[in-house]
Order: sequence, then C-alpha cells, then structure tokens
Amino acid sequence: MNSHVDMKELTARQQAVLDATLAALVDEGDALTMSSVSRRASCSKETLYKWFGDRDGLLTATVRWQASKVNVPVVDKATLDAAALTATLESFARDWLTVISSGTSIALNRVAVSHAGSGKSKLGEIVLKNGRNAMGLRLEPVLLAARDAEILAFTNVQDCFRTFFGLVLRDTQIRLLLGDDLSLTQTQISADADNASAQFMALYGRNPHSKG
Amino acid sequence: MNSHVDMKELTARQQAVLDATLAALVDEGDALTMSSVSRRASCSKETLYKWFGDRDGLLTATVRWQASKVNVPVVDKATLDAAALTATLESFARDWLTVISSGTSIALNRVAVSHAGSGKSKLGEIVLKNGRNAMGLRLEPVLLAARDAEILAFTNVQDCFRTFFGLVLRDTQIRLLLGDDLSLTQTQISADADNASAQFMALYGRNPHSKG
DNA sequence: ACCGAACCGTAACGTTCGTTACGGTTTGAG
DNA sequence: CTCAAACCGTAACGAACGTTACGGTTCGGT
Repeated sequence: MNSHVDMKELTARQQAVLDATLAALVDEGDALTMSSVSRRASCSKETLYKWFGDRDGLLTATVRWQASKVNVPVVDKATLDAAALTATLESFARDWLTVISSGTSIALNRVAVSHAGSGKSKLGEIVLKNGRNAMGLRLEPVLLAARDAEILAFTNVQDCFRTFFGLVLRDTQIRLLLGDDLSLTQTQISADADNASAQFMALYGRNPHSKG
Repeated sequence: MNSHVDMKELTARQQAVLDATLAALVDEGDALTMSSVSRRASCSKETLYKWFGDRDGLLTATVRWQASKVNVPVVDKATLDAAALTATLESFARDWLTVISSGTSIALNRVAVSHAGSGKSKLGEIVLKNGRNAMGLRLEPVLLAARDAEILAFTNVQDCFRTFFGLVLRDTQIRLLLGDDLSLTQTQISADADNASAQFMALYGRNPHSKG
C-alpha cells in the first residue's frame, strides 16, 4: 500500500489534506489519529484511506509533500573568490539553521526517528534523503568548484561537507529534537551562520586570515 | 506516579528487570509492551506496576538506570601542554563516538525524541542531561584549564564546547537515529576522533601548526 | 432534470495493549 | 515448621484507535 497517490498528480484538495496532516503532525506528533486528521481536513476517513491506503501511506505522502515544498537554498557559482564563497556559505548556513529550527522540521524529524526505531516505514530514509542528503547535493558542487578555483583545499568532498554540517548545526538539531527550548532568533542564527562559515574557511581555505 | 523506585535503592532483581527493559528497548523501540518486558525479565506485570508505577515510570527508570551505568570519559588535567590536550581530546572524542553509535544509545535517544514530541514524559530532558550536558560538564573544565594555561583561546566556553561537539559528531548522530547504516569500525572512529581534535586545535589553539 | 461517482459524517468492528485481579508458588523470618 | 509477604503466570477488563461500512449529500456530465 505505498503508491496510492502519485507525487506528480496531487489535486488541490489532496494538497490541502496533506497540509492539514502536516499541521496535525506539528501539534500532536506521531500520536495523531486518522480521526484528528479527518477532522482538521474536513474530510472523511474513507477518503483518507481511498487516497493514501493506510496510516503509513498518509504519513509518507505528507513527508514527501513537505519535501517538495522546501526550497533547498540555491547556490550561485557565478563569482568565485574567497569573499563570495564565504557569503554563499553564510547564506546557506542561515537558511539551513532556519529550516532545522522550524516546528515543521522538528516534527517531521521526530516522527521519522521514531519510525526508524520500529522499522515500520521508510520515513527515516525519506527525511534523510530530502534533508541532509539534499543539502550535501546542493553544496558539494560549490565546494568542488571552490577547490578547482584554488580557494579551498580538501581531499574528500563528502568529509568536507560533513565538517561544514558539524560546524553549522553543532548540537542544535539533537537538542531541538529532544525538546530543549533554544528559542533561536534570526539574529542568533545569522551570528552562528557567520561564525560557522568563518571557522570552515579557517580550516579549509587556502588563504586563511591571520589570527588576531 | 514518578518515584515508585528510588534511584539509590535498586535491588539486584530490579536492576535485572531494567536491563531486560533496556534490551527490549533496543530490539523493539518504543513499541515495547509491558508483556514483552515481563516475558524477557521473567517477572509478572504486577511486579512491573508495583515497582515502577506505569509504563512511563518503567521507561524513565530504565533511562536513569542506563545513565547511571555509562561512565562518561574522565579527563585528566595533570599535564597540560598542547600535545597532552590533543591526546585528551582524541580519547574523549573516541569514547563519545563509540557511545553514540552503540545500539543502546540509539534506542534511548529514539524513544526520548519521540516522547519529546508527544510531551508525554521527561525522557528528552533526562537523555539531554545525561548525554550532551554530561559531556559538556566533563569537558568544559578541561577547556578552561587549557585556556588558563594559554594553550587555547576562546571567549565563551560553552560555544567552544558546542564547536567541539559539531566537529566530533557532525552528521553521525542524526543519521544513525534516522536509520542510516554507518557501520562505524573502531578504526574509523579513531581516525574521525583524531581529525576532529586536530581541527579543533587548529581553530582554538594558540600555537597552530603551520599549514602545508 | 437525471445519473453516477466522489465525498462527507458517523457508526460500528476488531485488535492491541495498558492496567488490574487472582490463584498458586517461592522465600525468608521467627 | 508456620506464616505472611512478595512474586510468578495467566486471565480478564476497558479504552484507544486503525480500519471498514453505510446512508445522505454534492457535483459534473448529459
């Protein structure tokens, strides 16, 4: 019961139902019931089952729907000098931190983590693919281009990306998932993003600024 | 119904029951039932309820029990030069990665994350306190001592620790929680720990090695 | 206006599981 | 040995929820 609804053919009504499911997921987490979703979406359970097969199908479709909505930050490779790269990294990190700290992302990651524990669906895989991996796919070409332009120096681009991941997210994601209230302001996020980018450039840049 | 069993007075039999619960948690995740636990522990459900109050009480006691068993890596502040500090960081990072990638840690973090979503218990708080925060409490004195000895340079010790966290764990924990199979060998872990420590020293050390 | 498909709201069914109850057994103190 | 408390194994109860079924309604095509 997986492909009751094809990703490419979602009617407006179905999208509305998935948005309602998303809202339920944020409010109630994995404890959401088919009843609560149908109530929120003003639709019948029969429709939910006809469209999405079963509970897992509904959750899977919801995760996919959200993934299709998230605009992974686009990176421009036009001008490539150290300053432009730093600015790109800062912007990328800022968007990333903003997404990660959103209620939607937290709820989705939580349900995906708990499903990965029971092995009762592929939500973990999907979230991983559209979260971390999508970010890597976007940023790695930039890192490679920067290496070609002799701005960065590294041997393994994936390790390089993983270090950037660590410098940007640090303990933020796990603390949010565990319920810690970080209450990140946009100012905080910007400062953290700039700091992470500077540290990354210090580690991988070929012309590091002299330290004060 | 929280304090049916005091942490400081666990009989051997009770500890055995909690170990069985821990095993059930690793195998079945949050889907474990009181029946499966009683079967594994060869005890009656009545005993589980008498000792731990209810399902949440059992899970909470189990998380606490595991936390009391984990030996957070002890750091020695005896000799303090750059080489000794690096060795300490490497050892610390190695132990940390080993714990994080263990089946027990993954299962515990998963159940804590999903409970944090439903807000139905304080498991997230407990895991946070005994996981991330315990690590910070251990390492921060070392960082401060290293700063006093003019080996490291930083202004905020907590930010400094969070950067170390990011460099060591990177995307490892979230990938494991989402079900990605990293199959970390001890060799891999050692290499990653050494690399993270070197990067940390490069960022915060006062006598960074000249770059090749 | 007529028809059928899709959909809504609600009721009903069956399973799972948390929780409680109970009879039989072990264990340790006196 | 005796007795009471603790514990084991199992059965039973009740609630929650996934899933299905059904009667009434909307709506687009003819």
